[in-house]
Amino acid sequence: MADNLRLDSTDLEILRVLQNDARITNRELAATVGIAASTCLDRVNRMREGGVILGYRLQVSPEALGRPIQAFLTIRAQHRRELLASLAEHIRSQPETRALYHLAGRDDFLVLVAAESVADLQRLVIDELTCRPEITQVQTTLVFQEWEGGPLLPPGARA
Amino acid sequence: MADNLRLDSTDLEILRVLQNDARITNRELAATVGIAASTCLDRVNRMREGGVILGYRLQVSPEALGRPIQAFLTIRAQHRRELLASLAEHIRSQPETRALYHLAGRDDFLVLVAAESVADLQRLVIDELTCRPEITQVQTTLVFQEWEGGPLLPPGARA
DNA sequence: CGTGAAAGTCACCTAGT
DNA sequence: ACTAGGTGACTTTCACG
Repeated sequence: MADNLRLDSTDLEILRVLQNDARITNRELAATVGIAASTCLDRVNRMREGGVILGYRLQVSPEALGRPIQAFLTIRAQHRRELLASLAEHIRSQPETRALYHLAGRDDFLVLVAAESVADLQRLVIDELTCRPEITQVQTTLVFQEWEGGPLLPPGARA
Repeated sequence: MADNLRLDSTDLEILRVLQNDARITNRELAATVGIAASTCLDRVNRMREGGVILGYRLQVSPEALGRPIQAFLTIRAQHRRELLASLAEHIRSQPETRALYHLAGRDDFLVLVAAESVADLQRLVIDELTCRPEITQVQTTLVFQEWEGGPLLPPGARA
């Protein structure tokens, strides 16, 4: 799945374009990077099978969906493996959860959540998290603003 | 752009399917949710124009791209607006940056970065961040594991 | 690795029920 | 909302440099 595929500059250009707009047609993509459509399709499929391209995701607006409050929750818990696994599963199953990270450091988990309201955030923290015995601390930090990074490319990528 | 569009259960089903695979054809999508293709296209376009659907993004593997080290950087800085804006721009322009968040709390920024190596991470922190005068503190936390949340849906969504 | 052609599919528009 | 027809663009395969 995660082969180390060799990527030339054309592959990188494809990745760059697709990360900006994944719904571009293969023809347009091929024209943009300067190769034939069939060749372009080959390259995309190879990167897909090679694990470089994981999938195509819809980007939705949390605000437009009625979840205007975003926050990071830092969670400290007991370090027994089976507790951590089931805790992670519980966090991921919450509808507010957008992403979950297991961290090295004082805090064990970092969760990005999108909540309907401050009250919903409070309920999430108190009723779903701090009530669990394996959790020793939860800290909530509101997100003022969120930016996505540019296209992710290999180190040393030029063109 | 961010109208409050009314979404019925069919719209939610569309969002759910598209968040799993945004490259599905409109015909397949329509068949999956049980409506006609033309209607389905209408609904998707309406959600796109209504700001619910922001775009279609390629999901790439940082490891497969040669960036196996992921970390969160928490940054404290001086709070003058123009300093924060230019600092945010500088952080976003780094090739390691995957996402940037402006926070309410002791820390001003949280950055998710994907680095080539620990040395690269060190260079990023020291040469690009702590050297800047407006930054007062940077804390680095390694990411052991990352999970994406399920599809993001409106509060109270059932089917 | 690249191309061009050909077949099948799809998006998209229009109009009618 | 669905159906149906029609056009042009698209994906995908294949034989071939």
